[in-house]
Amino acid sequence: MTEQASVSTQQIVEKVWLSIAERRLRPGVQLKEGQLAGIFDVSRARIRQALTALEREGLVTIIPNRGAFVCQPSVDEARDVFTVRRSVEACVVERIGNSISKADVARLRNHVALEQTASARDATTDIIKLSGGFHLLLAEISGSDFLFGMMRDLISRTSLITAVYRNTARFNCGPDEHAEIVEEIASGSFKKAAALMAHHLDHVEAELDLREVRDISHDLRAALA
Amino acid sequence: MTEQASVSTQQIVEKVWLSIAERRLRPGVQLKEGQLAGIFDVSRARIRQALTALEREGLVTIIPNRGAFVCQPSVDEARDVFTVRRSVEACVVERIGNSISKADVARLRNHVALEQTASARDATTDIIKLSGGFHLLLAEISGSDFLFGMMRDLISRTSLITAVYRNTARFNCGPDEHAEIVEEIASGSFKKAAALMAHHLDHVEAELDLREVRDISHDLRAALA
DNA sequence: TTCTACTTGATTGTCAGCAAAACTGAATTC
DNA sequence: GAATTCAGTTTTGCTGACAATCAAGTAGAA
Repeated sequence: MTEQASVSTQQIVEKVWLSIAERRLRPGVQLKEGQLAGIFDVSRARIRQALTALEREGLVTIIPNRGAFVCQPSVDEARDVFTVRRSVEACVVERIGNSISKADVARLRNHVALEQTASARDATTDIIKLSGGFHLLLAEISGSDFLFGMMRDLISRTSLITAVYRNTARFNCGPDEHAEIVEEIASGSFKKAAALMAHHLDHVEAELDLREVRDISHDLRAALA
Repeated sequence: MTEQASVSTQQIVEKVWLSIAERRLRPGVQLKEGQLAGIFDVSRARIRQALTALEREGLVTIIPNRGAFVCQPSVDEARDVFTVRRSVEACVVERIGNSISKADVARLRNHVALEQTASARDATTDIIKLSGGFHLLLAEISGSDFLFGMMRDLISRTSLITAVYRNTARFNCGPDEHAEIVEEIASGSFKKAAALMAHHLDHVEAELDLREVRDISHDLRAALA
């Protein structure tokens, strides 16, 4: 009972992802295996797994014999991510139109409610998790493992892009637009839901700032604490 | 000199990928780590790396504590892959329109030539590699690492889908349609190139037998119920 | 026979230690 | 003064061994 199981790979991935999304880990910072192993108190092998997972999601670049570094997405790549996201999310909404249950609508409404409370409380960490989670929930409801995995990657990448390029203090993936989308889905207007989704993504992209990347924080331990 | 370097992870990935694409490894087959380690004469750690890479590309499913199995994509997922591919490839062609050099056109023409000779010789292995390689080359020329990685995944998934669902004997991602696309790009007609690409992908998808249910066991179970 | 519990064989998951590669900084040379 | 060489240190990459887990096959009782 006092013996606690060690941290899972997924937990490490989420923790690092959150640190990146909250800008505590800046692009270019090296994520040293030994250091992370010490912080999470696990073996380097598990850290290595987590780092490869983060590489898959586009958050980290692994250079052979050099190490893992937080990615520094270019402006062009940021645009590409949004372009592809618009397509994939449209596909998701379309697939949802084929088969959606009352329970699914309830889950969506519940999720949006969570987002609204988090937004009201200015709980930054929750806001970041939940706003990505909304899009991921849509992908899950679509029933396609492929689209789900796709969205998972795209959301991670978007989180990084937002962390790097947003200039407004507040997060812009607001719960209000999510709520509108859910209501259109609930009423069966999937075409309109898709249009709202496209507009929502446009809105998020439009609020990005395209200035140069700022300096780098080397305080890995403090960022993850 | 007699000392030969061990097989790289990438080589293992490619070898397994090819075996799946050539239908020598059927969906559902378990890829045991020890077995593969013996075949390639490397440690299990490297096999594990290769398997996680194959999982990322959608060719393999890893079930914790169970092992890695060749994926069995559903008809719906196959359709999703093609839908997303059409969007991403359109994005690629558009990005190519921004910056393409004479050297790039030469590379494309050269690649198509290789495809044509392979096709004439009925060199199945080369045909599979090269037909995917054409689309990958386009992504590379687009200059976007993100689109390149995206296409890499989508091509792998398409290879698996083709291996499972194609009914014609010959491979349908023919060099002729590739040649037409290259010529449109060479002449600067990127809109037309994008249209040809869309048509090309429609053509590839149309030659798949996406009606039939390939899950034998599922059919058997349903029949006996 | 049929169901359950157990044993066994095989496979995956994890770890600590070693080898190889890359960075750092000072001394050396032009 | 600038570039280069060369140990010393740090970090990554890899291997083999051990522990945990699962599937299948076996024996025993109802």
